[in-house]
Amino acid sequence: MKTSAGLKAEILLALAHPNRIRIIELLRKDVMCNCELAPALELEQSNLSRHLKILVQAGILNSWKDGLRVNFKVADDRILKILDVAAAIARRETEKKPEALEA
Amino acid sequence: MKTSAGLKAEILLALAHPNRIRIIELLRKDVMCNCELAPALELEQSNLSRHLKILVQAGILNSWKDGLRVNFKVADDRILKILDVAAAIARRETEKKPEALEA
DNA sequence: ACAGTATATGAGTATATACTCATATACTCT
DNA sequence: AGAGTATATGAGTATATACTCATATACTGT
Repeated sequence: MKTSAGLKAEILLALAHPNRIRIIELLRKDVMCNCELAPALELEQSNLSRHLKILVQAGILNSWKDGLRVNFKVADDRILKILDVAAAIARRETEKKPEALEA
Repeated sequence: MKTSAGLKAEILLALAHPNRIRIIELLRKDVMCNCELAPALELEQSNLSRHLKILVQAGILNSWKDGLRVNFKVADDRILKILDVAAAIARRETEKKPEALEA
């Protein structure tokens, strides 16, 4: 059995990686395959493949075969909302910590 | 400089742990301190302290001293929305994979 | 100042993750 | 069947994370 917190953590952990977030942002509008994503993101094919697997297993992306290719799309628009909220919070944080504040 | 995806990932990574999610769920209604959270969650004080630090640094919780105690509250209600969406997606996923499906 | 309580942190360990290179698998077209 | 293309995976490595125990720090009340 898995706790409710554990299930939520699995989804969020799958989301919580810069490259996976970049993948999702690219898929915001278009359906794409590994072979199109790899050059766009400048990621190694095998590395990208593993990231995509993690996202699909978490239910964040849907995938289907089309001949040789495997296409991906965002499974649920609310995923994009999560990223927007994360961006808003990150923005507030960077305001609060003005990094190089002189003494 | 940090990428936009990197900043979002930091927030989500801070959220993406079962115990940290349990902390946030407990703080959904009440302001609490480490000393109240520890027994409620059955976490070691030092371990809890580190989780709380991660959440505060990410801007997910606010904290303030009150004598000996340090109190915590959720910094932004949209954090709770993120958890709700994660729960919804997790629910859909567990439906799709009926675990012990007979052959 | 002292005993007591709340929180933070150093050090060590076990485990998980991302990444790369090489190779295997799956499919297409001639 | 054979060459070519897209994706997946095994193995190795480097790094990050969560956790525990012990100890340090910060504050309270007598």
